[in-house]
Amino acid sequence: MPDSEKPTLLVIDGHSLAFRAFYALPVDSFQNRDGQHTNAIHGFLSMLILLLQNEKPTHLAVAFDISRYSFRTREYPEYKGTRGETPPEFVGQVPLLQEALHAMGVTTITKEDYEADDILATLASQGAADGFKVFVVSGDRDAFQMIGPDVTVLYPSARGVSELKRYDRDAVVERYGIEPAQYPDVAALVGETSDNLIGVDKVGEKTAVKWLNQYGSLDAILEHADEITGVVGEKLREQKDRAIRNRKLNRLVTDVELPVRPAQLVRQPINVPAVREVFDKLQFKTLLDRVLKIAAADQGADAVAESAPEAAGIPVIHTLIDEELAKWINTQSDHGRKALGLRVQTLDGAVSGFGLAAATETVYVPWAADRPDYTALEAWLVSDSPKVMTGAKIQLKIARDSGLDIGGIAYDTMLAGWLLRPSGKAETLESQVDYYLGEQLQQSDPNQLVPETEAASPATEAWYSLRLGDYLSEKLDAGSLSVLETIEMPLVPVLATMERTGITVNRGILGRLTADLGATAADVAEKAFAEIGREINLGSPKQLQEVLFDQLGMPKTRSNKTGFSTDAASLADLQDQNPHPFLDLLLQHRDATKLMQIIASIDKAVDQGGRVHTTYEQAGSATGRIASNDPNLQNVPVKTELGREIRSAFECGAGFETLLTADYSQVEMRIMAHLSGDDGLIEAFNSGEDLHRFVGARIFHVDPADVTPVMRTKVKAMSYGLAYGLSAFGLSKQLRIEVSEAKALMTDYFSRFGAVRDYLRNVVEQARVDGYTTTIYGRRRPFGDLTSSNRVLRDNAARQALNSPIQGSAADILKLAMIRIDADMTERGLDSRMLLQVHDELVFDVAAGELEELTAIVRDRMAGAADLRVPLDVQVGTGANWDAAAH
DNA sequence: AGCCAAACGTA
DNA sequence: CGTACGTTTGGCTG
Repeated sequence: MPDSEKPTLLVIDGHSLAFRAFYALPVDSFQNRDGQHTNAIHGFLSMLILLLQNEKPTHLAVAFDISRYSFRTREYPEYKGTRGETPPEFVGQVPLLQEALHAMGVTTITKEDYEADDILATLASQGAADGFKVFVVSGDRDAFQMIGPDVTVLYPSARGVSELKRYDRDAVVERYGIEPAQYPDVAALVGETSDNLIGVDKVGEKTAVKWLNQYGSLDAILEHADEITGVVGEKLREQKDRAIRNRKLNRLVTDVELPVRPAQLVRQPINVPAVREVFDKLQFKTLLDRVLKIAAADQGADAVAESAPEAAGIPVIHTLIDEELAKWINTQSDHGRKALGLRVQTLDGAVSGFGLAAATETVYVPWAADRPDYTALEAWLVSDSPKVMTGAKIQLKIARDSGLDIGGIAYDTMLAGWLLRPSGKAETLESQVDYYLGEQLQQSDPNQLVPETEAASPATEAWYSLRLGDYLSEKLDAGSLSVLETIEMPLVPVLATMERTGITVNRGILGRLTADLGATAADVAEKAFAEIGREINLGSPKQLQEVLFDQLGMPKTRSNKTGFSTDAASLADLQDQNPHPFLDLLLQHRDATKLMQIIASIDKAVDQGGRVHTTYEQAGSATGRIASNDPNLQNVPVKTELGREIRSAFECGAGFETLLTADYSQVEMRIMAHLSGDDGLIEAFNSGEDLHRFVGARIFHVDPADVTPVMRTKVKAMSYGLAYGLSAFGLSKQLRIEVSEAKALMTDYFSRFGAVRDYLRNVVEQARVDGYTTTIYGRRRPFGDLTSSNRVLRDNAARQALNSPIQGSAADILKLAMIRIDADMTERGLDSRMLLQVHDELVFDVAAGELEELTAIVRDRMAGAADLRVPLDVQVGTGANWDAAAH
């Protein structure tokens, strides 16, 4: 029978793969509402779903170990003895996994006294004999001994369980230089640490393989042990018992008595209601969708086998130029009305080609500058004709670097995916294809000089973007979709322009600062060493702990994972309780080195034109904020005098008149006033009185004029803390006052501004019901832990839920302002440019003669970005550098 | 080389 | 026992 007609048997080592998945996926990211960890289950099922789709097995089973003990541990009690306690987070995942497998109609097999690998070996051997094509999935290399003409082993890569490497006979020969049947001989000689099997000293894989190729088998090697010279030979003769023992233990049993034969393992139908129930309990929404898709496909295959539509395979890629390409674009985009997928291919930071995709056809267009063949393509690119991309900003930047602009970027699946799941790292095209579509996008592996698999064409990538766009649009609720269309998409080209523009940095100033700070740091360090009588690394918390708590016998501070904290707050506490000159010197040293660090990170990013270009991570935060990196220009110091000197190195560009900064004052408090509808707070913002003075007057029952600086400080700390879910304890700590006083302060605040308390309570309550929070514009952030049985998790989630609508709405508002300012500037043909965004602040290069007009635009657009129950106050300042432009 | 934890800069 | 980020360093692990 030809292979293609043989039934396919897939057998999996349940424990070993679940364990691999456990270590491959972050345990904290996978917890259901009961606090049960689910990462191993998720990883395993995700792998299984891929296998079902890719290998299409007709027969299937998962084998589990029944306990840590087997006939092997009876013979050799130390076997697998190095394995420590099972991690507590893994406990409980296996029974749940088995439950999920049963719902999916998957047979599980266990056998007293044997390991799962023995069951696999038995099934593989029987399967091959019974005319199956067999795939064995195992995380144990001993499985290689099963490999034969009809048996292939799928072995997880270091990266995780979703990537399985196929080991057939040729792959083993290529990787190890021996036949699969010889593999256990190698393992016996070398030993296996994870099984606590010690090999022959001095014998590694290279030596073992060499011997096997010379003598053929372990037995033959031992027979000829006398011929082997040198230290290795001696060791072999001395320790041959180890090898013999190891070989005995790693020989898999191929005749375990099992209750089933391979033919009985035919795949059972997926029990959809049971799957829904289990997956709901596990909170696996996306995996559920993928399983349901398989269930539907299975059913469809049975019901309409003869008329089944062709599987949604990757379309053939056309390579078109000139008129043909123009015609294709016109037809497929319906004369620019219909969205096409687009992917910019790059090579060494320049455009090297484009992938274009419609639903069933794709095109690849190689591109080189100064080739006039592609006018139709370039016209389409720059036009408003809608395009669906994944990670559009970086592609847009590179296109612009190559002299091409891209218009009509209508949909970015990376941003859509982020709006759907705003936590965690930003998604890539590859991860989205895997996660949402359950397929694998071939990527070139930069670590391999000769890639095993060829990377997908930009045309195929564009096609995936298009498909992802369809998929995600259906998944997104109306609010998120509106945020995508009205905020995030229009912002893409604005951010791209800002990044490409950069900001001028005066390296001379940075150099002088670093020199000064370096001298200070060295001086302070020397004095600090004199105080403690020895030299340590002041940057090492570990060594500091020794000095502070052992050598100097200071009282213990707040504890952390490595012992006791040495952070600035703890050191300040110590200085109070146990004054010592070393503490102050240490803090000064920290200050100086931290500033040097920040300067260095900025300085090394200055380009040849004297400008620094940050990269904005648009899909980087859980709340909707933009993050800045490489270098981070959103944490440039400002609070101390020395810090502001760093800011003064950021200057207005050559040929520009001045820098302009514009920031919102107290946006988050204003948003809280708006969202809570608190009359008192609204009045505070409408009165024109200083906010904290106004609030202080209400709380302390005095005239605004009689609010003392101390009172104002307390009020200010509390007001800001409220939006973060601050507790009385936290407030007392920050203000260094009694908890009782902090509590009283909060009680007084809420008695005057009760609607704020009601609002904050309500946000969390609503989030508990809905499972997510919402900003003014409809941006969502999901929360799972609000109902966790773990108090720490639950309280953390509550504070995040409380803060998210406030921080997120503020982010939305500034983003809208940026879009409108940019549009106004373009419309009026201004040469001034937007340079930086720092959460509630924007920085501009002002072109000659444009100050007045730009100021008006910025004020108008920022203040008018949202229509709240309180006005938005915008502060504007100008100056030759960022520090001078502050107000 | 790659990862984590600690520390600390900003809004 | 206050939210949201990014970067650097030390120290451990493979």
